[in-house]
Amino acid sequence: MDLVVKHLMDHGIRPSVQRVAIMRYLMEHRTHPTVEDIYRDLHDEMPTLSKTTIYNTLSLLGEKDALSLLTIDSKNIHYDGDMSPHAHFLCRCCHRIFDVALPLGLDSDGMMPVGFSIEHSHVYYDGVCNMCSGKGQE
Amino acid sequence: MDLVVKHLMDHGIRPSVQRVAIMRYLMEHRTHPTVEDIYRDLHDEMPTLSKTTIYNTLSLLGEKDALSLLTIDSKNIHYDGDMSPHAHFLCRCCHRIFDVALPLGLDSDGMMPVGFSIEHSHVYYDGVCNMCSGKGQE
DNA sequence: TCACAAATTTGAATCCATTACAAAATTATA
DNA sequence: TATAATTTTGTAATGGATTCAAATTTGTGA
Repeated sequence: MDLVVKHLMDHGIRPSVQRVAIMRYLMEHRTHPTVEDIYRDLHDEMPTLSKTTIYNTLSLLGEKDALSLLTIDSKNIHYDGDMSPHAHFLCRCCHRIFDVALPLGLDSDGMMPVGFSIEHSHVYYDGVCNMCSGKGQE
Repeated sequence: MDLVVKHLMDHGIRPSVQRVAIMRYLMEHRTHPTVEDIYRDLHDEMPTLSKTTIYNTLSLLGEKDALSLLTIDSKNIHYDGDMSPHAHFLCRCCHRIFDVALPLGLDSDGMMPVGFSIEHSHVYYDGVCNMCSGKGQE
């Protein structure tokens, strides 16, 4: 079975054409897109796709933990289809968001006060990326 | 000299009446307020204070690293006048934001790819707080 | 103290991401 | 095939954030 369809069904989501297209986009593009990005890029292959559907779908996928919301950028919500543990870096020059390794020792169960239960955790950095600093490879 | 005035001047910000009032509010209220919160609460003592001034001031304070922007909540930007290192926890029930200890081992300089420089880092959790879970003290 | 320049504040208008909503289309069920 | 349930769609509305120019306040020098 298609990996994207399986991913949706594993999270209790009925795999409509639109939902599969949006989830596939997220899984194949590791760019942490916004709603606008998704709409623009999917418009060619699905001219009738509406923004409301994208909002609805991303909201549903988020509730079911099939994707993760990145609030790293105060201007727009970004979405990430990769649920494996990793941190994010936002470049203040080019505004791209990069995946970076999680710092070690982040298992912080012991640090939380009694009665607090963590459902999701996010580690965000901002600064300047290797391309904007001119110090990166290439 | 007043601590708030000193804080502003230490960050190269001229301490106008409005700026001092807003910075003082942030330093005295550890509630991570939004623009709306600040406006509502300062309105009594400063009826002429405009929202634009609050936006301008928070933007200036942010640029000068005199406060920190919390993007933990996708609905609104929250502001924090406490620049000491700590993490944040957003309760999905009551939507309050709590200060929590930073996990150990978060010094992640070694983890970043060559050419990436970190200017700010944030650790965000969400889940259920002690009051909403009914398992807290009191 | 006064006049002028610079900085700051203000409110109205605007922008734009997100949400609400109800009709239309699609899919599931009997 | 008929009916119900689900999903999609476009339009309208919402509301946080920004723009902008006028008004006010503050700083500077004579």
